[in-house]
Amino acid sequence: MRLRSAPSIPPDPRRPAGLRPARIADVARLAGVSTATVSRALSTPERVSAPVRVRVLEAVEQVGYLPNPAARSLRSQKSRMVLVVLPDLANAFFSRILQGLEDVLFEAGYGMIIGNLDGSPEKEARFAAFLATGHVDGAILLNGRLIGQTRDGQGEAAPTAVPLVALCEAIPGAAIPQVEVDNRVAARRATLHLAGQGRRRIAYVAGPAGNVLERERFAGYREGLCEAGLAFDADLVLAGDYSLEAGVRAAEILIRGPLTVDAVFCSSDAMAVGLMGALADAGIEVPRAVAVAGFDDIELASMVRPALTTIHQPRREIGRMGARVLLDLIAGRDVAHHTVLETHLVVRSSTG
Amino acid sequence: MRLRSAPSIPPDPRRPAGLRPARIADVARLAGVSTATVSRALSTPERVSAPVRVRVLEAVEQVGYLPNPAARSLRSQKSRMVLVVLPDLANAFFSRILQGLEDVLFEAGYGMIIGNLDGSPEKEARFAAFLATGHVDGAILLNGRLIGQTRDGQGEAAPTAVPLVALCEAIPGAAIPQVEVDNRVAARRATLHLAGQGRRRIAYVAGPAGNVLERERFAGYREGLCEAGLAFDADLVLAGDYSLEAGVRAAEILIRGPLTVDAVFCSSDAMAVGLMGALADAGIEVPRAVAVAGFDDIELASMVRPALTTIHQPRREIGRMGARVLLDLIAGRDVAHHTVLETHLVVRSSTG
DNA sequence: TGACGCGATGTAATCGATTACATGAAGTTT
DNA sequence: AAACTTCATGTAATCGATTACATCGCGTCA
Repeated sequence: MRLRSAPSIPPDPRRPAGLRPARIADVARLAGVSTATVSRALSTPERVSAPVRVRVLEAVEQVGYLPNPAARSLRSQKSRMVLVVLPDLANAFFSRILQGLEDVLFEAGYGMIIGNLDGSPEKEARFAAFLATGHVDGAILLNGRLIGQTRDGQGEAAPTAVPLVALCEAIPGAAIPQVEVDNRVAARRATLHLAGQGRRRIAYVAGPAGNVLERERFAGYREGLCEAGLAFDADLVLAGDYSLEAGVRAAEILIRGPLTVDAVFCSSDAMAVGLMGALADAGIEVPRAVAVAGFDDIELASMVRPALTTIHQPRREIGRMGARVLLDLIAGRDVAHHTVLETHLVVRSSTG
Repeated sequence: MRLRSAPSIPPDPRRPAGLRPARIADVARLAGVSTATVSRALSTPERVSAPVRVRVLEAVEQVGYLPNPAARSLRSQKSRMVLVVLPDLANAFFSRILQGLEDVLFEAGYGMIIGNLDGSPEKEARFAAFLATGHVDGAILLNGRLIGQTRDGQGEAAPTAVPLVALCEAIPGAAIPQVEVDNRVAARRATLHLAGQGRRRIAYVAGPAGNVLERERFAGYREGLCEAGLAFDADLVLAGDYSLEAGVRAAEILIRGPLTVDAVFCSSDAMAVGLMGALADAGIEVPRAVAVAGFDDIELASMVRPALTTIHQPRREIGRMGARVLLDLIAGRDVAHHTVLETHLVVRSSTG
């Protein structure tokens, strides 16, 4: 019989109500309960009685209450924000991954802050600070490196322990969960496909030297050659860095040089598209004279003519999975240290 | 002669220092000053004496102090965060704009939160709440609409007054600053270019009906025809929505139909690329049989073959300018209500 | 010399939520 | 019926910074 004294919360003398966002105290006053009860009614509804719950929710509705994220974050030491670190925002490869991340993060009530490294150490330092200050509850790394590791090279561990997850590219030596595809198997499959089309001199356009992805894809290329009974020829390996321009340069070498090839496996779609464009400009027909295959299946691959045969990476799913792993980590649940998603070969007209 | 009693700040009993991020009190204790002085030394260095300043900065360095953003934000009512609202994160058109925004926002110490609408009212509502709760200090709108306007259709003004800036697409009826290009002039120039190549039956693939950009670009197309002495023929206007698929559909109509055209002006590059791909598949040669021009100059435009003639929008610059306007607004400075950036025609091989 | 102003600094209120602890009522066990 | 739980709720501490206001010492001016 609620003889309980309703808490008397003094009205805010500062500004006329309505000209100022409602605070939790406004809701409490209107509902005739304490701020603690309002907080509980919103975050753990099962902990308050039904009549009080509806009174609170009505009051929330009436004054248009929205919790202040800074106050909530200060007290609870969680920000409901995730940082997504990527090397280059303009790179089309990342956009679908971002979409996948957003799908899951939004659903879970998390916001997404973009950390575009852009090759700048200042940016890296700032984003590292985001991790150290609790600005975000976790981070997704798409850059293949950790960020802002040690303070003074003393090998001292970072003072923060924000959960991190690496996508696409394993980070050597870092004990953080990874979500990626089996690059080696996929590259082998692409190479075998070219060989299966009767191609015998299959060139390879490489990624950046030393890169983890590059190592795997190159190994897959060699395995594919081997399995098809073709000899590996180091002359058929052309340097590259995954960029469109690298594909153009590779094409120039093929056009000029004494090399004869009947197929090119590019370790990224961007390079394949650059290469095909340069070949077309030189009057070399794809796939009649040279078959071309790529890796990634970015949107572009199906838009160019001839459309590009490539390895499909489930980028949106990589993003979704990465977000799920990160949320598990944040919630303290166990996670798989390594998640491998399936790729498949998409055959289009660039390989006849 | 500093006989001034150094404030005695009790040590934190909770956890051994070093296992916990440093707070402002740790710095104050080490430097032998009050927390107020530390705060001033960091935010308004000219307000503290030189010796104290260096002591504080040394202490900051020594304990690795980084201000807690939630606490700062709660007290100062600013978050140093900006929300960027866009309709579709995967759309390549936006990536360079994001880069431009990031360039300037980072420089000014602001972080960027991505609000991907994705056609979902829930997302829109959540992002609107970001504006209302002070989660962000301002927002960039790339979606051509305001978000989360009125609470109950009562016409009551939104309780928030966070600065907003619209990019690319003017928002009808909204009194917020705009940064865009002169779509009409650009479309006229593209149309005149096609006419100048001797093309007489120039089709137009439209954007979404009613869209502001579409109205301007269509008007520019008609002006261009008129100026070139060509009659406008409503049959040559094909429906579209800026998507690649719309370009494919337009191509199908041209291939099947009784229409004869010798040029197509697509009001977006994506449609132009879809159209060119479908024409190529049907054996229709571009530019010999049909010249094609687009609008936007997305990366794709120079990658396809034939490379696409198009209107270059300075997307990164649009982002930069938009961010500058928003920062001015946040700082309470006067801003231009309408900023128009220059476009130019990029002639490539799709128009011969 | 006294009043005043000013610069440097400390004290403590404040931002708005969450949550540990206290309290009182009702139910349950022995 | 005493003792103990449990549930619903209130009170007040707390998160970590910024900042209004107070204070102190010193120089300046009348």
